[in-house]
Amino acid sequence: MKHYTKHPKHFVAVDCVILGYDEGELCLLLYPRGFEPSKGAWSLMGGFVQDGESSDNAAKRVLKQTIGLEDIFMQQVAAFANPDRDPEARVISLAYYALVRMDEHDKACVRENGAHWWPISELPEMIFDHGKMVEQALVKLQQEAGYRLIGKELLADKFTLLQLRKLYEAIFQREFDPGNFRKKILSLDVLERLNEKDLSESKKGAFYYTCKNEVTERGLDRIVKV
Amino acid sequence: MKHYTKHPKHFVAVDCVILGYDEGELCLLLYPRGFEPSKGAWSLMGGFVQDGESSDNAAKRVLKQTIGLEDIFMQQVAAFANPDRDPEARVISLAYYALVRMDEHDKACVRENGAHWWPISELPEMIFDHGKMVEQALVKLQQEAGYRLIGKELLADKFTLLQLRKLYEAIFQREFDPGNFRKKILSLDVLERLNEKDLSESKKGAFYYTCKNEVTERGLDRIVKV
DNA sequence: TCAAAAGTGTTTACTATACACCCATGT
DNA sequence: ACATGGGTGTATAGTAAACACTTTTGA
Repeated sequence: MKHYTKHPKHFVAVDCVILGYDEGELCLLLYPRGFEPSKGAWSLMGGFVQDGESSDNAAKRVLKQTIGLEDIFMQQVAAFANPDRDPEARVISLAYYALVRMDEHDKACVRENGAHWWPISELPEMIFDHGKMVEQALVKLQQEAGYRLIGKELLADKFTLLQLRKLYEAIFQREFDPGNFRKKILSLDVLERLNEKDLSESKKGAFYYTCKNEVTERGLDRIVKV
Repeated sequence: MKHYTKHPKHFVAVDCVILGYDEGELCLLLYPRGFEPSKGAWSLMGGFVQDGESSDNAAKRVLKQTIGLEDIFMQQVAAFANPDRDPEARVISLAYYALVRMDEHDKACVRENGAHWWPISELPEMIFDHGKMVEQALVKLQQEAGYRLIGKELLADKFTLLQLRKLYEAIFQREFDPGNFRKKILSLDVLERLNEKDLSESKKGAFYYTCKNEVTERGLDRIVKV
């Protein structure tokens, strides 16, 4: 310890960019900050890293507390460590993003915090550097979705190719040709077709698919060209 | 301050993956740790984030101290925050990678620390999780080099296309077809040909090129297919 | 019968890759 | 003369993108 003690210690927080998907649009969960500074302003869900707790676990804990879900897809975005990013005290924050199914989360839990789902296209002003965190999280999500099929993280267990395509269109903010998208996705051989159709979107009915529950295949092929 | 004080504070460090290029191979600068724990074991250059100092600046400071260079290309890799990653005390570390020209750095400065350049293909065991930091830094470097021309960061101000190709071969650990590589790079229109030839590598002599000093163009085109 | 999505097939354009080939020149 | 890297051109293959067309069925 003797070699470390001359150095200062800092508060270390995690801030979670919690993303869901609903009605063709990505949504972000924000809540009105409950204490000063910036009390009442829109903020990411966050919490402080405790002793003996990894930042990954701190992020999981925050997620559990705010939406009541565990075993969620989650990834580190970056560290934000400007000394004056929080006007009240120096807090170094590690940003994470999480993908949750909006229908599965604990709504009571969310309501309790006064939290609100915002469509990604019309986000409000956020406190501190939370806006930047969201920006960088969305870039990371695109990178992830470009190399690995993001499906079961944001959709239901079974989904149609239309639903998957709309999700990708929301993530990449552009349209994909229905035929080409179908061929590309199916060529990856990571989906399994069920003997069940969704009749809500078309008269003909579209087959449901599920993700093959093999190892979450990585780097199999590019999905979206950059 | 009243809302924060109930939370613990932590040591926050930066660890720098300092990469250079020499004789067709990427090299990593390591030094024998000067204090316990793990005194004498090979370690990345690191330092603690001070009060009022951003982590970016802490990383710059470490770089200045260890190789005597400023204004170096540098990027955050990730936060490493397992509570027991450092057996002596809890230290949350932010990993950065830096690209330096090996001929330009202050050799006295480096020697003073007992530091040593290791070719990337034969790295020694490192302390703690430094090996993982290096791994992730190399992935980040590949991503960066795949979208943006990495040249002046690791080579001299002027370089031949052979030198640039060898650099890319070192970064991606695979060979590139000389003709195709040349065409691809020149099509990016980010290099300027000088009226000067390097005669050391071939009888015919190869033109030197420099990076056009426009805005460091981003996302112009993929350089390396993934 | 029409609209709307499902699903399949075809055509075109582009680009990565492989590789042939001439050039210049020191040894 | 020949070996070596410099530099250019071309042929092939694979893939992204555009789009035509057929299927199904409720309204």
